[in-house]
Amino acid sequence: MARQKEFDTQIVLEKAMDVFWKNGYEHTSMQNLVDAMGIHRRSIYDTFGDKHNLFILSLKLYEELIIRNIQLNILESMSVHEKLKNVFSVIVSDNDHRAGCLIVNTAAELSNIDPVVEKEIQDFFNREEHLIFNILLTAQEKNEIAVSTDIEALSCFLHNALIGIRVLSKTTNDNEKLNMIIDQTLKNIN
Amino acid sequence: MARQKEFDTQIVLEKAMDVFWKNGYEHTSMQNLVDAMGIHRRSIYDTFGDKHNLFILSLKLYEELIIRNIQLNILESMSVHEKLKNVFSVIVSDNDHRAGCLIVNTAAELSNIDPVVEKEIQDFFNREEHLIFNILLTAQEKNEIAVSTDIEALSCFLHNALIGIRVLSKTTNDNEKLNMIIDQTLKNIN
DNA sequence: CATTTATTAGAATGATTGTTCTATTAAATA
DNA sequence: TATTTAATAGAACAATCATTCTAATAAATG
Repeated sequence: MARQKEFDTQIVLEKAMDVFWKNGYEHTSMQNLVDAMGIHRRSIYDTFGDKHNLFILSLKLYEELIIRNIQLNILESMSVHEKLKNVFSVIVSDNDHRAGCLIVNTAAELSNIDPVVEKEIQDFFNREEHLIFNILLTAQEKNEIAVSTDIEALSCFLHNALIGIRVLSKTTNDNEKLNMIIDQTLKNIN
Repeated sequence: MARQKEFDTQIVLEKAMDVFWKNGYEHTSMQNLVDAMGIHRRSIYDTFGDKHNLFILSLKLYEELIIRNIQLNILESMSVHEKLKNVFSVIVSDNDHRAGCLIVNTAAELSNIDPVVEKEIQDFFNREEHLIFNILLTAQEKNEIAVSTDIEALSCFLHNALIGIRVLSKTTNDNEKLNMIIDQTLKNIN
């Protein structure tokens, strides 16, 4: 039998994800990735394929982390307002490094020139919007929100604000301002 | 005396701007720029400096075009709602090529790794937000908006939505959806 | 020990990067 | 015509890019 894998694929991938997150796709070189991941160049190609594939895997990992993080912060017992507030908070929470959000960064950098990225982003945005829609639907069923409310329009609207916040979190660390925006946005829930 | 400049600096710069707009900074090569601008490599360096400087000039040109475009679409005779609707429309209007907005693209790609870009983006976002603020202020003076309304919070909120729309316009060409978001956003003006 | 495979070391690949070079041509004025 | 500068042609630069190569080493099981 053969030797076993020594490095943890997931951990090494997370390190690649961090580099792409901070620097973007084009501004990240394989040398940057070799340095950050701490394994040999050859091992990267053997395990993850080429740079583009490694990026897609990093993006998918980031997406799952975001979704999981959101779901962990939403409890059935919470009010709609509380739930949505937490959704926004998850996004704003790690605003120290000013790297914004890998997904939105990628949408802006590559979605019009890379078909694989484009589909990945579109799928994720749909998922995220549905997640918000379901929160609103549950609230409507609980009579927290009027039945007359157009919750589809509302979920598009909320999701758009969520994307805007992710851009602003790259250009400012004025969290007070971000929270002001979030509060004004959530006033639309009634 | 010497020979006069033969190419129009502004027109050539606009061509560079288009390339950066479509492809982003890092994904644009000097060769791409040479091809698109139609002048010699040497002439580019003599006239605009290096790639980074050419990019900053392109970004500034784009910013001025946006501001001018917005101001052209706002008349004193219009209602607040009409004015703001037009501000959003200017952004969504050229959504055919799916290149989004050069400013927001740049914010997402470079604002955390390029100090010159960072300042340029921050300044522009402030300008744009003030532009919205002034529209609200005028409306408040005309009693279109209640004096009690926090128009500073409102302008931050509106600007955030405007940024979100610019990202979404890269990932979808569903203009009906974008308009739905705009309508929901503008319901906050009252 | 022999075999198999994981991993590494580190060079080499060929293409492309941004930038600068020499040399040439072209238009303007004195 | 002589001079000055704009612009071009096209090569050359050194650096870096993503990727692949040969070898060597290390750990696992038969």
